Amino acid sequence: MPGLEISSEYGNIVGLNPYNSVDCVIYGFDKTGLKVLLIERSFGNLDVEFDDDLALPGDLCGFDELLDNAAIRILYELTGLKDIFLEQVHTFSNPSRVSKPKDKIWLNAIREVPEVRVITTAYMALINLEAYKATPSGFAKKADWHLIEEIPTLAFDHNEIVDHCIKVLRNKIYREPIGFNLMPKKFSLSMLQNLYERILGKKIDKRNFRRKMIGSGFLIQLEEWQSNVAHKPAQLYSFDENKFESSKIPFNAIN
Amino acid sequence: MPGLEISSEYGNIVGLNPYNSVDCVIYGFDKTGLKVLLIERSFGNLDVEFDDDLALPGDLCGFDELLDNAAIRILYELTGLKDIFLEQVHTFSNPSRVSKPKDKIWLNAIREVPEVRVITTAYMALINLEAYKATPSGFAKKADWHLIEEIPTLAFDHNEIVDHCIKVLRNKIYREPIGFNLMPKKFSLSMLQNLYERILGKKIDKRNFRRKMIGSGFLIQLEEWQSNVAHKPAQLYSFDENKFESSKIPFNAIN
DNA sequence: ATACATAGTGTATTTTTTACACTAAGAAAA
DNA sequence: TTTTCTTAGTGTAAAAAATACACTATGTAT
Repeated sequence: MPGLEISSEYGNIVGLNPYNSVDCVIYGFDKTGLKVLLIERSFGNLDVEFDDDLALPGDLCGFDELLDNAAIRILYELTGLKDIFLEQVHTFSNPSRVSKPKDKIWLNAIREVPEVRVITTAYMALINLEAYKATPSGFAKKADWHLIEEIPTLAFDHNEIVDHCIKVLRNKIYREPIGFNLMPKKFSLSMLQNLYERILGKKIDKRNFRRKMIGSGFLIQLEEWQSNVAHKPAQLYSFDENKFESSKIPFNAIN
Repeated sequence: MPGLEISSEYGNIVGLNPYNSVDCVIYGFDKTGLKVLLIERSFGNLDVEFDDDLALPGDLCGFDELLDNAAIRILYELTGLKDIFLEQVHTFSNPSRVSKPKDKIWLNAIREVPEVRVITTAYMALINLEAYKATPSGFAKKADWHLIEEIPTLAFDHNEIVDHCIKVLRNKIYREPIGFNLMPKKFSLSMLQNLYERILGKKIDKRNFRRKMIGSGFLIQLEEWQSNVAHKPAQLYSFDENKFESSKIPFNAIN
């Protein structure tokens, strides 16, 4: 395999490491809820098709490729998404990651060394659905968003990976203002509150939420309002990136 | 490499994966401070010796070995430590992880495929120094504790790994009562406070700290006191494991 | 007997969190 | 054009948590 050169916008990869992969858990948010980006795999030259064959975008990394870069490259190759901040979450190495017949067929169709145990490192990102468009390419036939409450059985151990990442997301949102990555440039406080409620899976008091968010200092109140909504239009806010960075420290510390 | 069988108390490993390793960052605490366990490497049959050649305990994982198990096995093989809760922290994949001449010599002496980029997954544990004794074995000539403030240049990217783990430790101690893993079975509140101050690198108010810790509910006040100390003996406490588990949730949440 | 070192204790003030219900503004329907 | 519907937006009082702060207690060593 070393010798095989793969070109992409993200550099040339000389040879794929058959033992290491990355998988990307991309969260997006719109009015219907919190979603994850899933691809449908093509089974190469095989004349096989499966219904509901969904997986996280992911693939082998290069022999000398930084995993962080592999995640960026592979996400781009499979979904066209780029300029996204991907954060490493966890590395999964269960030898029985490949147990479903579908997965074995797929690996045989697409991998040069299909039978080895692959260690995969999961990356996570939060993006604003309005600002990005996912278009399938590579071995991805489709690339679509799925509500986190309605994720079907996925390839390999991808359900486990998604579950783990959701836990990490829930934990993070208590401590860091990460929600803003999922918002459009301009948003109302109700949209933001809705996001928090979706991620945490519980109701939040409106007045307390607003006081806390405005008090946090990383919101900029715009002189703009919603229009053409069948109710009182909400004032729009945007997000102060400078204050964001400095607020990534824990909010509530001993002394 | 597949075919080579490695036996250990922690199972038989059939063949080592030359692309993946684990490294263990083991924290211990005693009255002199917060320490990390480091080994000194033996250079196999080579007649080479280096001064101050220190590294984290770590090695290649098996082809079909769960990384979690590899960490447990390798820590045991190199230091004799066992029954320690190791937690995965991060995976490091920098292609220039191996840049120092010493490291290249060592890899050539000990590895079958010394030249490939190795992806390493770091594990972290907190232990009570009094309860464990580290004894070097395998390619470890020595296994000693080093104050985190005095860690010299280590092998590979191990300084980066230690730095990252310390950040994770600092963050965790704000949110979880992890400090107890580092304490002996019976401890005084001053010892615990000293630990917190060492990890966080700052002074904490004594009365507030005590109120908070006792109020947390996971301390058991013993009817025992220190003896033979040249000052008023401190009352001893132990740690309520049951309450510990349930308190692993964030302390300070929205609603 | 005294010096020394660390243990152990309480309170007032400020800040943060929580619980809670009505009015405002626009679009849509009648 | 009035009414209805839907979501936006607002304040306060009470409780809980965080903070700042200084002296007495009890043992060993001299």
